[in-house]
Amino acid sequence: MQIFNSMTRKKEELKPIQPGKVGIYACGPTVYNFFHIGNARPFIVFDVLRRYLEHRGYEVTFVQNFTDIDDKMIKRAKEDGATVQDVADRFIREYFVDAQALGIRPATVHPRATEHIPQIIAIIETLLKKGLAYESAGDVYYRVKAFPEYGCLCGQNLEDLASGARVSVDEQKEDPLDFALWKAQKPGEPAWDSPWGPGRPGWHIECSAMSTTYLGDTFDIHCGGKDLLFPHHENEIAQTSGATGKPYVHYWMHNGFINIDNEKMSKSKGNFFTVRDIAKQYDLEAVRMFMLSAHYRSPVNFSRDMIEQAKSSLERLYIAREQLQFLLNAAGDGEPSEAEAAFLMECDKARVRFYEAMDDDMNTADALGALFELVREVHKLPQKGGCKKAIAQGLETLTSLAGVLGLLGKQEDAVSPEVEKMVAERAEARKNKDWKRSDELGDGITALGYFLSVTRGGQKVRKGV
RNA sequence: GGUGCCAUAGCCAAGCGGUAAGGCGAAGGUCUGCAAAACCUUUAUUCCCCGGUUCAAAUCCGGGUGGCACCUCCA
Repeated sequence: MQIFNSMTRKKEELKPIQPGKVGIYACGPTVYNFFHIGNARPFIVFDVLRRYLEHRGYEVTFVQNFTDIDDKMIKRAKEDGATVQDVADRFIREYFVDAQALGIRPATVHPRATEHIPQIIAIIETLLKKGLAYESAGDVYYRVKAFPEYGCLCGQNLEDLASGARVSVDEQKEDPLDFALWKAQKPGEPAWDSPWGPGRPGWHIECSAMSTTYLGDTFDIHCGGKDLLFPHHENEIAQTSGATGKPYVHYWMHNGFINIDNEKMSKSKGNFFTVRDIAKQYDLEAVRMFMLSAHYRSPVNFSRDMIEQAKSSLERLYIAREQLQFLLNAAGDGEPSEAEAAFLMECDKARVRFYEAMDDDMNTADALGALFELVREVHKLPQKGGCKKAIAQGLETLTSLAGVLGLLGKQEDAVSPEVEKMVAERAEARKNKDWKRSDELGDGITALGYFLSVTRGGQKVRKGV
């Protein structure tokens, strides 16, 4: 598999440190609120990365952290009159609610920053010992100038960074570019004991501590949003490599942003959507579909219209699956017909094309194209006298490939007995050419969120996406 | 000022040297009591503009134009 490495800015063949195993660290949310649609993108696309690698036989250790201590956490706790930990516990729970609805699997490990204070302190101590950090009035800062490779990820040298810096000058720091590893406690803030007095960790150091705790000093893939490239990931490299003297990460992956009406989403612009809000109007699987319809590195524009489009195309996938299930139920034993043999070839072609797309830096848009070409083949299948073996194989191809994208997650909906009854009554009415009654029942069924279809195999009902 | 990214049909979006995937929408058709749904067909002689390289360019190079992002503890 080729992966675009932000460090080298090239596609590179993925060569895991240990054959057959891949370690991935993904920057997770700061749990001070419900997460928003922009947060959702990395969660979804890197969930797909993990699913795909597992699908291809890798054993994946996927680590995604929760940042449960920082300024925003403290602010939120004050507003709510709760402790920082209460806020964290609450929004971690809420994270899993939205994540599940988006088809995002729980990570192998979900470490919390506050549960790794000893590891954080250990790294800072090493950095101090090596002269890569200094203490200043209870704070500890990273000495950026002492790490020659600083800027290797973002491709900027120190001078350029300094000239463009909008960092406020802080007399505590030796250099404006230096960043906090440890912050001395301020009144009313939560704090942990440390060799430098009570305080809390800086943001960047958390990820260094958590990633290396679970994945080792050097691991395969680190991912996150493009905006984290600098300074967050740059700082992680400085901290971790600085402390260990080893390379930190082999492949850096960064997803592009989500814009709202071609503008950056931000609270100040008021174009800010939480996933929870969107869930009130849309099935979140459609949101996932939307995210995967473009390449993960390009920016995408979010709008109601885009979700509607994604919803319709998702529907098409479900209909194909349903058609295969319908054919499977009617199929018998025996050997595949000529048409089915051709269909099986198309299944193989779709799978190959799907893999090629995914191997090319996770081109989900192209992979989706392969899936839809398979969908068309499904509908070419004869309606009668199918062969169980062939249909089942087609169904397996469709669901397993869609499953790599985390799509088609919903099981076939059991139609409620109430609706079953209405369908039966409607069939009876139609037999008697009682069109009025038939229409009434039809409208009733539709109103309950079902689609009725009368042409193939008699009456069929299905639940809308 | 520094560093990058992008421009493909009404909309979304692949393709990145060999003659334009796919989805949504729209139009026509099949089916149907009429619809809806479903299925089928059609829907870019052309890829922002101008030059260049090449037998061959949406794809490479140069120059424009128009968008966007990072350099702020925003994914």
